[in-house]
Amino acid sequence: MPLAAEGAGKRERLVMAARRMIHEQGVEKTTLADIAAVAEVPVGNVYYYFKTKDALVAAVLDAYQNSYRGISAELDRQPTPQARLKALVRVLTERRELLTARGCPVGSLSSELDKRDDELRGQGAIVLSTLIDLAEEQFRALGRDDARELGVALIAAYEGVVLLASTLREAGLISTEVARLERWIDTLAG
Amino acid sequence: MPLAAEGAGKRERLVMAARRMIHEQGVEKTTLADIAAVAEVPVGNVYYYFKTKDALVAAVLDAYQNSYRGISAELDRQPTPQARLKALVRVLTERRELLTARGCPVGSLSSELDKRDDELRGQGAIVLSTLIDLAEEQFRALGRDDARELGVALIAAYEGVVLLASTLREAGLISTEVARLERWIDTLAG
Amino acid sequence: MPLAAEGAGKRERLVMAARRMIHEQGVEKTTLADIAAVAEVPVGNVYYYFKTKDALVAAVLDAYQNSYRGISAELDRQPTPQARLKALVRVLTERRELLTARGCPVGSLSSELDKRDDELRGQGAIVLSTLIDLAEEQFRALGRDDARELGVALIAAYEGVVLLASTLREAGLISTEVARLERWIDTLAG
Amino acid sequence: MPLAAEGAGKRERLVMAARRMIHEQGVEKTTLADIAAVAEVPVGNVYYYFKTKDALVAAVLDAYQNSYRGISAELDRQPTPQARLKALVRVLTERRELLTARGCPVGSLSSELDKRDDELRGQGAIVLSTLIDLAEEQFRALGRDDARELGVALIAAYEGVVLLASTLREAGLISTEVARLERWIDTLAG
DNA sequence: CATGAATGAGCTTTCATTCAT
DNA sequence: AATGAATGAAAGCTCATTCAT
Repeated sequence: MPLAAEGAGKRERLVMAARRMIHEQGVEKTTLADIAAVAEVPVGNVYYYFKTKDALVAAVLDAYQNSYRGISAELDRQPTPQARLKALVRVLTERRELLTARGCPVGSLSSELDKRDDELRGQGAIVLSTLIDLAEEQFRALGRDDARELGVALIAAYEGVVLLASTLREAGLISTEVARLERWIDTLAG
Repeated sequence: MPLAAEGAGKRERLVMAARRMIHEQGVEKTTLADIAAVAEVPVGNVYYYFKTKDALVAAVLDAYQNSYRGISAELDRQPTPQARLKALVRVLTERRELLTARGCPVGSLSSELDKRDDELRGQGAIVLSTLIDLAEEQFRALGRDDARELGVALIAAYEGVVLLASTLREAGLISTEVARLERWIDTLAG
Repeated sequence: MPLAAEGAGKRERLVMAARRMIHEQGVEKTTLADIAAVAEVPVGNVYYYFKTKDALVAAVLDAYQNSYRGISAELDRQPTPQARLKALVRVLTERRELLTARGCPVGSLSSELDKRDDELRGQGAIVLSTLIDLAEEQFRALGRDDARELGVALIAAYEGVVLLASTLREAGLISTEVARLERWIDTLAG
Repeated sequence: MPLAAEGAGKRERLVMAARRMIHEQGVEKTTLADIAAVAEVPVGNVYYYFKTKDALVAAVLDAYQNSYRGISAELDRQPTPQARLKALVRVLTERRELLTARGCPVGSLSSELDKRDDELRGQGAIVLSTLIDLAEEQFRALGRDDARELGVALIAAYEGVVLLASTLREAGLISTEVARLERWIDTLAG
């Protein structure tokens, strides 16, 4: 019986469960009981791993950041900056059904946290910055002086269209916008 | 003491208060007591005007739609489609401090409602659709076959950059993106 | 415009509406708003006719008593005491569907009022006593010394079987018991 | 300090408290705060044991059914069906003061539940049926073909006279009716 | 007499957090 | 480390009653 491993497993399970439930229901509507149930961890035990609900939310943000670092590694296998940008944008299309159903996990979470007045306020930044940086790098590699601006524009287009698709319940909006973005990327000097 | 006006005034005050508090705190974190306090109406009295909290939220959505209809009228005073699009985009810059502080009122509200499973789910659509239609019309007036696609792209860019600006707390993101969008509009055939 | 008549009409309508709603939902679950709506009287206006909700309930009890006095008059058209008792019992079978659906209006109201600690406590007595007296008279006319006891027994059997029929949702219980009671009445000396 | 016993004890205490308060005040007038106070349990804690107030009411019904099963066992110690019927009827006289004060706990509860439109509607049946069955068995043991009818009649007489006694505040009605029923039982073939 | 509006006390229910073991 | 149970503050909502006109 790997004790420590079991503990780590529980912690991980809790973060995954929180990630899923918060994506589906939002932070406020998701109770610790919900999360504990999904993670199959007794409610009282959650507090051994996380001092407060907020700490668990913070852990979810960390988890997202790690995910995006993983994406970064994948992108590096692409030969050109354009290919990397298009690959970045294309991961969208793959998940478009989920995104249309419940919005962007990071975007909607950030949006919710932006309304708060506590330490969590604006903590979505640690994740979204990573994404923007990722795009910015590629634009810079393309020799653009406005790389940061374009990085912001790309991620903004992503977050914006997912919000629209989710609200209008039209997954097609995502496909169309992704195609548009890919064409735009192709027009960039390289 | 205007009789009817007082009643109508209260209803209006409640909607305005709800609008403000929901923008600042989100639907879930905003209590009826919060709203009632801001509107200077006794809590119990809220229910004379709105059967449930949800009904009040729905009224807020209606209020936004009416606001946007007002914008539509303003835009009509612009001479060309391009001018109208740029005017649309420019209202953003004016409010950028507020948007950076608390996000787009409609966007964040829609984002929150998208997580729900009740009648309010997706009700942000009635407002966002109005906005998209507004943009689409102008693109169509410019003779674009992809008017709808461009309308979606424009509003998505707007919602997206406000989300980023709000999360990163950088009002500058909005100014930069708006400038970029204006330049883009200028490049369109007219 | 018969002013007084209109007023009387409203009062009557309120009592009828209260009677119906209280039979259907019980005193506690029936709101003044419910009653006012059925009676088509503005809520605020109810208080012109009845000082409190309890006063309206008291008026309902009075109405029931008057109804039962009406029944008394009808019974007098029967030739013999037995015929009168059987007629009394037979009015049950006629309304058995309603009774099975919502219980005896007087019985269930009395039952509810018996739980109270205010002036309404036990006020069902004014109605139920009338009923018992009605039966008792007939038994006395039959020369029974135990007329009161039999009167109580008859009304108890009535109230009891309606309660059972209503709870078990078996209208048949009423028919069967009524037949049994009629046979019993026939066996009495006369 | 018995661990499991303490939890079970609380649940039981809550049911007993609910039983008592509901008998005294009715379901609608009895608040969870009332029940919690009597059971000496914090209000919030009630929801650890019962998901809703209705669930607690359902538990009270179950408790009554178990009580009546206990009575059934006691009756079995009587030698003849008549003796069992009379024993059944006699438990009434013993509690007549309480019954006169607040009505039959099961009867008045059933009466109140019959007015509802939810899952609790008619749930008094599970208890009253048990009682009827108990009587029916004895009548059948006496060789009566109309055992069911007589069982219903006996329980109806019981419920009815308790209602009358409670409303008229005459405990004597119960004694008299019980005596009458005992005499009637004696006349039955056996 | 009539009435829409107002009021506030009170109810059920939820939930993050804590605690005893 | 683990956990069922406990806690209490706060939420949304209802409603008899009152009031201004």
